Amino acid sequence: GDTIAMDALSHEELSEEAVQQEKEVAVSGGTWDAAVGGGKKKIRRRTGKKKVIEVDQENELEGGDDDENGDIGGGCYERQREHPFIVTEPGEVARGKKNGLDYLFHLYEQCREFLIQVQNIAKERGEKCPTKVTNQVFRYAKKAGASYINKPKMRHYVHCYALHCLDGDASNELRRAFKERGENVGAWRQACYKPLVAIASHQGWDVDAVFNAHPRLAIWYVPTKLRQLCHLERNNATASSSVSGVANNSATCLY
Amino acid sequence: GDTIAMDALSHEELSEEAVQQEKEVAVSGGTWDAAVGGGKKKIRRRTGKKKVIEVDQENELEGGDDDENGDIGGGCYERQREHPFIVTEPGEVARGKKNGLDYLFHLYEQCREFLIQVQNIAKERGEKCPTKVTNQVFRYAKKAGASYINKPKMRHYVHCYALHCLDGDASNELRRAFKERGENVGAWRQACYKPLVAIASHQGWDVDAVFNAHPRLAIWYVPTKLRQLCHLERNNATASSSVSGVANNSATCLY
DNA sequence: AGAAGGACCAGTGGTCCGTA
DNA sequence: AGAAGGACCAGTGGTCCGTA
Repeated sequence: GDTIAMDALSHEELSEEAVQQEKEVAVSGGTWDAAVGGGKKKIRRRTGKKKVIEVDQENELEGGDDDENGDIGGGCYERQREHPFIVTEPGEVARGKKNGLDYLFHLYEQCREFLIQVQNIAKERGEKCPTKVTNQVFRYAKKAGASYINKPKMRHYVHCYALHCLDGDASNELRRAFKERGENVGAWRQACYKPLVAIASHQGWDVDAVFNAHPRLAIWYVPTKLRQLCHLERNNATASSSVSGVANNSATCLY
Repeated sequence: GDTIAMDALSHEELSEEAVQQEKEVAVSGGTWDAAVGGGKKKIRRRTGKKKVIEVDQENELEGGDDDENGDIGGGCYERQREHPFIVTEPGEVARGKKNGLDYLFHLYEQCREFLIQVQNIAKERGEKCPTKVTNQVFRYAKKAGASYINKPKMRHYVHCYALHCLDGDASNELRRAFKERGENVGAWRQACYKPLVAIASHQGWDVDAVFNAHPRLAIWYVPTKLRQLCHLERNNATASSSVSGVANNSATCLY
């Protein structure tokens, strides 16, 4: 059997807010034999200001009978959204109702751990074994209590995580620069494309190869927009080098 | 641009019937620039006994506007099915309204060529590039005129092709034995599982690794049943070796 | 009966857009 | 305004079962 390392609590080091008021998920009795069904997990959930709820819940990590995902335990709280991200420097803890970028990147590491769990279960059972973070993995993460992980969010920032993996220094510099300039997360996110396209250009414009060469990145699908930017920039580079020596920046508008 | 090598005519060497009366597909002007749309292809189609039809058709290989796939050219013939396979020895041409196993395996090679075409187009356009024979490839094959290729058929016999790739000698012997015994295709197909499970057992029971190690096989999804048989046989082997030295054949019934 | 393949279906990758 | 994520949708892998 495998032990599920539920590290949702590591929020602590990454976001002040996260641990003060938000979805702190602890799983007691975290061992769980993949080959057997059943078992129990206990979810402690603190929402809103002070409410602390304890619920016993059937272990549903293996999928199957799933009832509505409304209030757990019959209480009545609005489902809280995650606090929005702000641009933070490396090591900086976000203050107020915000999450920092170290926390964002930590979510990608968590997904990787959930994928590894799903892979181990699949191997154990002789089933198809995913190589990427799929819907199945997001579903597993949710059932494991990591309700703060969801597909749209993770897909939205994949290329930011890619830069973090492939060129930590460049990623850190970009964060400092955008924080200093007081830019919002959206602007920082946009800015992450350009250095990635430059990296791809040095690898024959093959973004897939760039992703696959890095073990932590290989499990993520290449985002459509990054793929398109690399394609456009490649054509651009080919055209400008074959026509004249003058720089051709017509694709720059896309960033 | 790439040249589509349309080798549907190579039926000739593989099946007497196939070339006498059946879907002989010739593409004139087979060059086609992947980067551009449009263009024309000409399909010459001989169906039934003697009818020969010529039709001009918009090139639809790139997908897009697809009208109904009924009669081409407005004629009225029942859509002929492929002749059923019979167990043939290596090199043997099937007689009568039958297709032989060399022809079956040839279809897998054709699918590989269609996949390569699809991959080249995707790379050219900077789109996601399939590594396996996907729905997209089957659609492409159909539009290229290879209407005798379809997904259910190809998936049905994948493991037979796998044996052919991985152990040609064993595959050939099996064909000779089953032909001699007068067995039908279904029986031969069933018999192909066992030697494959034996091969997997020598590779740590990892069928996926076995498929991926062979370049022509790696493009095919591992069939569910083969995966299950390997899993069962692995558990079986583990159980019998850990309990006693006596052979445990309780999974044999699955073959 | 044995076999070929149209067509269906549950669950996927992808992301929009109603929400806060 | 900027951002998080429920929920939708087109096209997938998988194969059943009405057909010949």
